[in-house]
Amino acid sequence: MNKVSKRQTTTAETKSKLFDSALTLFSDKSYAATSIRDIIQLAGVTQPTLYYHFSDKADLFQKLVEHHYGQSQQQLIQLVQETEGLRERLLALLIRSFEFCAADPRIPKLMFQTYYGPSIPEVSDTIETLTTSRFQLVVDVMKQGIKAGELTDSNPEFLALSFCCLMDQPINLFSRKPDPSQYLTQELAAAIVELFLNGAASSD
Amino acid sequence: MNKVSKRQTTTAETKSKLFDSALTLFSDKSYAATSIRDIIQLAGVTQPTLYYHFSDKADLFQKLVEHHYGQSQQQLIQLVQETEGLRERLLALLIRSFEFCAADPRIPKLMFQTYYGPSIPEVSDTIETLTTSRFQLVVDVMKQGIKAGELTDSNPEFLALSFCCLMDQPINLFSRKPDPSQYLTQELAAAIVELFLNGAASSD
DNA sequence: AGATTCATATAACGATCGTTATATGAATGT
DNA sequence: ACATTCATATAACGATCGTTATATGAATCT
Repeated sequence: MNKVSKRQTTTAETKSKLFDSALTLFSDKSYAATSIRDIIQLAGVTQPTLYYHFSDKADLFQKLVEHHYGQSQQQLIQLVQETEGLRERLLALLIRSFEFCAADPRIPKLMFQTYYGPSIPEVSDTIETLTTSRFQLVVDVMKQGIKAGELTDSNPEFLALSFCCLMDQPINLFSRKPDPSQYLTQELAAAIVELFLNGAASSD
Repeated sequence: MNKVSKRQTTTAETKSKLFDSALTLFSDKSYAATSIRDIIQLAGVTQPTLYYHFSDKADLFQKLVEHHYGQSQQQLIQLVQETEGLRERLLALLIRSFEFCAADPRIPKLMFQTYYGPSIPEVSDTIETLTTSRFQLVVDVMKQGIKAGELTDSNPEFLALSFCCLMDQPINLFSRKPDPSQYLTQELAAAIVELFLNGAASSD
């Protein structure tokens, strides 16, 4: 005997289809360039159905963002807790982020569209919070690296910014290509960590 | 005796005001979220005036992009030619790029809005060409650095990508703040070059 | 079995979008 | 002085936007 009724099941599927269509379109065309009609057409429903599940376009967007960001954010925090050593942590962060992208490139694409695109007043607070939270995670990793003597005693915010650049830009670049996992390999992750820690200059 | 008539002068001013308004709005709200009416209102003209000078919205956008990108691109190429040594070249590229941003943050903002935003079919070729050209400039610098023994003999595309990340992201981040020149200092440029060349790890 | 609620659809609203047919007045050429 | 061209404005077009009043049929409850 199923706990959920037939109605609840199909309803959840409708909502899921709307989320999926919105993710596809928002990540490809941005929030502003995607219309409600684009979304409902791809989901195979009508406009009042969307407005039954979400109060308006901004609400759909916000719930979409919170859904996907919350998940990956929590996993990254846990990943750092489970890992020891600066190099290991940075590598783990990179590989896990690459895996996220390979699993569904639409999510980083949405993230970048949202972050670089025009601010959407209704959700800019949510975005700000999530962005800051992830950055702070990397800052904390750097602070611990400095304390452990694994890093030069410089500005941890600068180090975090630098590492985030080296992590995010390749994800952003390759998430736009047909098969991101082809580029976002463990080898690339290792090369980025190596560059971040030891630089590109010849050692002699 | 002026070469240009009174009519030509005011006409040029009108066109310039349209460019300026478009730059302000496109860089802030993106192409999709900016309406023709926003632009003409800020410029203080009417819609047919815009359509007299530009064939349509995409044409205005393309001419705006070509105008600003062409300028800065050419200057960067010249800068590399005038400079010798890898470290000096990288530092010069960074400082000049920071100066561009400080002079008018709307231009990098437009660049990032355009690059990360939804593709605009009418101008995506133009963007692609300009982006590739600048990346290739950095790749060439890296190749010469490898040949001169200043860099480890690794993938020049990887090195160029890494350096572009470290150059572009701070510009992008700080061009959104009230006073970019406050952050985009020569000290930051030097710190980025140092990190790129020698890494963040402690030297012992 | 009948009443009710829930999830979806039909069809339309007013607002705004990009665009343009037409008019007007100033600068220019003769 | 007058005709013409050039740069701008008035006003409107059809299309699309986000949103919603209303209807309908299926699932649930009594």
